[in-house]
Amino acid sequence: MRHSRHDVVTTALQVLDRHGLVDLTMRRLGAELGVQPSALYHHFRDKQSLLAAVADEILRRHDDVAPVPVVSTAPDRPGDWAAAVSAVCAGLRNAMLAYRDGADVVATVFAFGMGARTPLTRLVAILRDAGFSAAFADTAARTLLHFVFGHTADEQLHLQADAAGALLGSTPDATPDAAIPADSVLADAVLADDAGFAVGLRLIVAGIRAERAATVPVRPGPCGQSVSSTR
Amino acid sequence: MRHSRHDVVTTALQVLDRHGLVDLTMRRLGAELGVQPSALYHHFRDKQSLLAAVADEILRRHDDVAPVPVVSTAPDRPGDWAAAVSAVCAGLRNAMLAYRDGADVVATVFAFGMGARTPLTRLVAILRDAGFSAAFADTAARTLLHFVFGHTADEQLHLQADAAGALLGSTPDATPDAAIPADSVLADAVLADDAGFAVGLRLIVAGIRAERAATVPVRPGPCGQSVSSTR
DNA sequence: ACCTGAACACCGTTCAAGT
DNA sequence: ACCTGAACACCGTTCAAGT
Repeated sequence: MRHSRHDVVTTALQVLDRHGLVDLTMRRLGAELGVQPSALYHHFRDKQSLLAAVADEILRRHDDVAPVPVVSTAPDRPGDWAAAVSAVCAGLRNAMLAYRDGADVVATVFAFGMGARTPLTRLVAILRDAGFSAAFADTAARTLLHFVFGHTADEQLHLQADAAGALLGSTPDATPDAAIPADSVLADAVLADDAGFAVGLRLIVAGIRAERAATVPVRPGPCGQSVSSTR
Repeated sequence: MRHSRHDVVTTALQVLDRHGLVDLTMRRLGAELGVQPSALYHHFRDKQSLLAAVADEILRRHDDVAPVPVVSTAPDRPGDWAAAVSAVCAGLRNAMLAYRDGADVVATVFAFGMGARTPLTRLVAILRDAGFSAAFADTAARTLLHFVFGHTADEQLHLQADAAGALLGSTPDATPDAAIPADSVLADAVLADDAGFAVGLRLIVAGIRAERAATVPVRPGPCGQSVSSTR
């Protein structure tokens, strides 16, 4: 049977989600498609290009099912940039959490500049619309992305470790040296770290807000209340 | 000739710095030592353990030549936590920048929890001493590390890309599609992004400070001046 | 304690040739 | 347009055996 480029991406996504990034191999993917590994090079120049397409598909699928709310940062509502930024970051995290090793794939592709750039452009646009300088918007956006990528990759690493530990069960020698969570705690540990993500994200957003307060006073109320009026 | 464990790490560091992480291979390292690849497994359980030792050596060497200033965050000087945090982060970045792909190596080893943990423990200690809760100190420290790792890895990626581009010279077909920096700009582009790092770091530090202002008022002066009194 | 030699089970990629 | 078959140049790791 013959396959289209999109077939390959779909199957790659399945292999990724079921077996992880280390098992997403050209040979394995070919076998899954019933095709020689060399056939994949008809659709993609190399493995990196394949992974770029996979990363873009991960983001596209999430945007289909849960499109980023168009928190209009129109000039008449300048205060919503924080909500818009948070929405983009949370959406990116959710998109990556939806597939095993998703953060690894998306972050790598992004770092090499081969795709997965919509989150960056969205963040930069929001911050520029909010009145930040182009240079600052760029560093702030990248700072946010470093956090989202790093945090989510950490989460998925621990999810995977916990899952492996759960499979090993209570074999005494499998985990000899360190503090092993008791079975009761383990069920909770398998969950992603939503709280940690929320705290870290709000921390960076607060830092961006402080930058504005430090350089562009924007006519603050008495005692600059706008700084801590998040809730 | 026979080699010690430390010899192996030293040679690994040379290979890393001269040829990059992708060329730091057990077979290559063995060849460089005049030894069969299998001999390395006498010193290290697997490649990951070798890389962990390399990461620790990268941090240790930098601590030898430029030890982190003991910005005493003693209870009598509670305001210096920001300086101490910045010093640790800048030191970590400098340590990683000193070796090709250093950020990649250290960040990976850290993520897998196999070493390179002194920056984390130092940051957590500073923040706890400054009066932050244990939970917040932990997320704040990890947020800082995600930034430092992400930013520095980006820097080294671009340094490498620029170096490769410089080697290619002005061959017209080598870089067909995108905006190529002119030769005059290229000299600057080869430099690391000190400014971007400083901005991003101060942004996060400001966010941590804002958290303190929001939850623990610490008797601020009129209009909470302490918030913007960094300089 | 440190190393060899040989093997095992893999990789990504290229390329002429087929349909 | 899509794929095969075979090859090239590699990987990490294990293990009996040597000194």
